[in-house]
Amino acid sequence: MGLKVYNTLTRQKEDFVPLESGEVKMYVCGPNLYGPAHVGHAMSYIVFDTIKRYLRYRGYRVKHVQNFTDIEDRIIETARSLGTSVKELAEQYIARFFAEMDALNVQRADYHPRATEVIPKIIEIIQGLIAKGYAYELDGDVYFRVTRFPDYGKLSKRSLDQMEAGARVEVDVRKEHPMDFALWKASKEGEPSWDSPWGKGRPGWHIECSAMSMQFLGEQLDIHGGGQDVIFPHHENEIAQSEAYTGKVPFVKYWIHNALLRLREGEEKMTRHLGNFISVQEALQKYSTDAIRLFILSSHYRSPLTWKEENVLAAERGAERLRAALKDYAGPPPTSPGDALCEEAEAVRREFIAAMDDDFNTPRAIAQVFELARMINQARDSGVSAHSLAYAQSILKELTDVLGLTLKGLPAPSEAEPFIALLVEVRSQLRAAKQWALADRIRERLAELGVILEDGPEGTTWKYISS
RNA sequence: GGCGACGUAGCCAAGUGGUUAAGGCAGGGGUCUGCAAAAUCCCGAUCGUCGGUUCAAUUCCGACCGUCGCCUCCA
Repeated sequence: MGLKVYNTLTRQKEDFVPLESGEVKMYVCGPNLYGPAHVGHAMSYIVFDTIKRYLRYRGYRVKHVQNFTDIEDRIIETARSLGTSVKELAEQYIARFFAEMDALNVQRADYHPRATEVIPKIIEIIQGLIAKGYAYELDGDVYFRVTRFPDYGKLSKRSLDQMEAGARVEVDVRKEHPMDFALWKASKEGEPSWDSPWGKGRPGWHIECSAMSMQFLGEQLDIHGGGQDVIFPHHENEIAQSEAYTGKVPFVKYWIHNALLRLREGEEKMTRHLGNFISVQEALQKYSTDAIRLFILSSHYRSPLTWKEENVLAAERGAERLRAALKDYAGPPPTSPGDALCEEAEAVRREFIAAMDDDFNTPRAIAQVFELARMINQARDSGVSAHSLAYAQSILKELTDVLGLTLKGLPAPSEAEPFIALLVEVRSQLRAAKQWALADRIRERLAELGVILEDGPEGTTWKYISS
């Protein structure tokens, strides 16, 4: 039983066999830097982060590239309206993107190239396409000739005839075919531009991803990912350009696309230009990283998901339960205790792997994680050995790491800690003296400040929660 | 109009042609606790509607209803 992955290209789950044994080349479409990321973007990046973590957990060496689109119409417009430069705007959003992804515990890719870094590669590809008859120049623009690429439409499963029938785009009459797309755009006055054989201009959107993936990963990739909304035309066009240029098929062995997030039931997907989104920043202010990740991974990546406060809060409670199971965990023990709990925990691990092997079925994997948490708590209540408990906890930690959960509670403001400790100590003395009213008063008042006291047989412990 | 996906308990969400339809949250009851909290135990669904195939369907097929995605920038 090995890993199976659903491939958008074949619309089937396939055995995962990378081009080079043991090594995975993975490219995930990154953000367009005209604005801040929202939780829909976060969903995509969390999904692919989890896929990457799992591939590494299974022993693959993963080389991951994620681009930044730092030159594009909308960025130019936004920069102009803000009175800043395209470069400054991009820098600002790149810094913010990294900060937010770090906060979401999304591991950075091995390379984060920017479109503007690979202009020579882009020009080289376009020249190659023109030389082979796959592209043509038109007044300083260069277009891809879709009719020369018989496989055009193989990813999105549509033919050129169908597309013409439904096209609502204003057709540029100069183009040979309405579906021909821009590889290079002549720049207008005042726009950022690069010298090229066709005059001053800038790259079209689709070509940058082909260039960056080729430059950093080679001419063929194992995994290319993104949201389902970029299947057409973006990824379709990438296939056309790349395969036409290199002559190597397939450009990408496994295409993986996540379904989209929407803001409310019955509404369309979250999207920046409609304004119906929750920014990552906003989400991070209200919910923990673990809650956000657990919420997103609780649904399979190919099923659409609705952002609902009620359900994110439910994930917050779930995360809290997992944290409780990991309470007092001090690291993996050097040896396996080999008892019943240990066997059960290892069975959970096998089930977790089986779930993830089945096209990254995180909901099933999460169910296993909760099973293990319950076993641990149960064992602790019934007084199992510390050795055994630590072993089971080490497996819980191992599996939740794959999901990118931190399971760290919110730290209390450090300057408050000694005072909290003092209050807990005083309250313990009150309890010893059976001064219940006053002891309860302290507990209630601290709870209002976000400090939760829990009295146990070993004494009182406390934790800080976001209030 | 073309192509595609989905509809499972109060909310979210896995899954299977036939023994008990995962898991989380919420709710009810019990244990523990000075009281709580946490933890733990017990309790809930016949799977959108209507047909069909089958010894047997929630799971396959068809129709219908509803929702969503792509066909234009979009994670």
